[in-house]
Amino acid sequence: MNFIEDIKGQLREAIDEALKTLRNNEKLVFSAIPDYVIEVPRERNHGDFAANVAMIMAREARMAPRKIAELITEHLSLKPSLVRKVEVAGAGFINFYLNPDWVYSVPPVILSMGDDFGRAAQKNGKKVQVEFVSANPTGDLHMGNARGGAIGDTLANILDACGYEVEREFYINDAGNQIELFGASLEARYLELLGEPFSMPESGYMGQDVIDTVKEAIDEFGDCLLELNSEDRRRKLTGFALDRRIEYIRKTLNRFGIEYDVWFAESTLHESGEVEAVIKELADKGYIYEMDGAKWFKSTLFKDEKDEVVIRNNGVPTYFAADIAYHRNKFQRGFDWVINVWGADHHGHVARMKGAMEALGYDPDRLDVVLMQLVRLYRGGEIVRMSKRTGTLVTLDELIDEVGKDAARFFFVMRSPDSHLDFDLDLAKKEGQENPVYYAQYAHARICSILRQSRAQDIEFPRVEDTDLHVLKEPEELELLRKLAEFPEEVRIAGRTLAPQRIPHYVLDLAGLLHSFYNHHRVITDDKKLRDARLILMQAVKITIKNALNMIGVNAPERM
RNA sequence: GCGCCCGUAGCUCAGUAGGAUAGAGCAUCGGUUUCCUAAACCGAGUGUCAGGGGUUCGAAUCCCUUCGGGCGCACCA
Repeated sequence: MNFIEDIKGQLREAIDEALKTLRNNEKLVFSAIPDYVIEVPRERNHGDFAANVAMIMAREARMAPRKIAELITEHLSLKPSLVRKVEVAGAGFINFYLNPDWVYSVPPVILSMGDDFGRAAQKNGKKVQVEFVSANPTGDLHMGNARGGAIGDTLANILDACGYEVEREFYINDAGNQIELFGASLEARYLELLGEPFSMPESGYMGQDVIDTVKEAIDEFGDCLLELNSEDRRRKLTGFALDRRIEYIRKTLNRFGIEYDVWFAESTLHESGEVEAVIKELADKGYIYEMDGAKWFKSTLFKDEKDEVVIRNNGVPTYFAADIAYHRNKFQRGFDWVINVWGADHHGHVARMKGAMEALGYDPDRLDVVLMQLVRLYRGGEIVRMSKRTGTLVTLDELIDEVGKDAARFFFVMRSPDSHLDFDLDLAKKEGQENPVYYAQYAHARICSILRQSRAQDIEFPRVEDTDLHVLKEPEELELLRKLAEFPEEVRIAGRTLAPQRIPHYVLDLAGLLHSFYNHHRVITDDKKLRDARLILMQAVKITIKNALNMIGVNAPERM
């Protein structure tokens, strides 16, 4: 149930009907009904909804916008139970003033939907895949991965609520140069720890984590890998280390509230021959040429800045080649929509990835890449430099230990992905009013407290159908009711625009209205009619806050 | 040099397919508790939406340009 969408639909239908009538009567000349907007005006005294259709039509109809608006208004047929008043205002807006009673239909719907409030009434039959984090298994999870995790998982929740069939996927980069280098580094450490002669590869993995992993490998294998040739030894060590790392990544992301449906290994694309096959297909279609012994994809045909190598002159395919095969594989699995969450440092990759899909015959608009800007950590007012070399890198595990999952997820999702994020560790830990996470959670805990209190006083929770909600007439109550009605529409917009930050913003708004209500009015009073109506209102707010918080992966505590 | 993203109140940021008088939180100052949790509420001030030009009935939003910040421009991923 989407109240706002429902009302907009009815208004649009009435306007479209009026326009058709006017055209038939030859009072208005136009070829097609334009793409106009029905929106909730910022100013309350501009009505509940406003349409800009008259201004948009003015040119073609060769008539003053206000005149058109008046003609439309005269020919509108709307149920008086829905619309109280229609006005022409400003430059030609049509303002709709709703019968205020409509808000009383909101709480019963919320109470009956419960956890499903905010979700689309039915599945839309479309499959969407969200791929996110996909961190290199050779290192720790850092703040970029953390933000990607929060954004990706929240987007998946939002799209699920919008009626999509959603799959979450992690792409494991377990092939290519970096894995070769990883294997060589592991081998060097293995030999070193066992007192054998070794040589560390140039720009190899020098971190303590590699040494720790090798120690575990020694516990597992002892020194018997010494008997193998180098290639087999590296393969053994790499396989062991990747298993460990992927398990670590899985566990950490679990702590962060994330569970994947699919873990997809890059190596399978090489083994299955898909990489080879997709390059051949591109070559057959004429999108591949050879230069300097390498094979190039003509990505400049698709608005890329330069062509891109897919097969090196040593015959080894590049990461890009594997990625083309990977994305083709996604579409072959039947996804209608494929979403990647990438760090902004990969933005140069977007055009050629979409180009490759287009070259293969897929509509590139079915691939969306959400680029997120970098995270800056602050502690004590100072930037925490993120450097592997100096060891000041903060891992996702440490972040969860320090500020908790709820605060971390809320902070990461609160900002638009394409905005730089300043993450204040001190603020995220504060149990005070400056911390927005607590503000929202506290609203939920407060309502739970009221409901507990009412039970303690043996007040029976009212039946919705026996309760007259029309006694809710205070401004704070009406504001709450209106805000509650917006939630499903907010989720829908967040999904359509891939804007997860809308949900934290919404829940903060709603929490603010709840706190304001709480400080002005009492729920538990001797006036049974009013008390019952307010109990139902509280229940509706509680459900909505919980659903919104859960959508971003944040708990809604019963007490604080 | 070329390309992408960003620039909105002292700070951190919203701003929904271009709409009406640009919003919120924090910080600052003042007030609220015999009452369901004061982790709350109420009140007060702040803007050349980086600058300039253009399109439009209308621009923070679209186009051009200048400045400032970030990131890309590998036979790395």
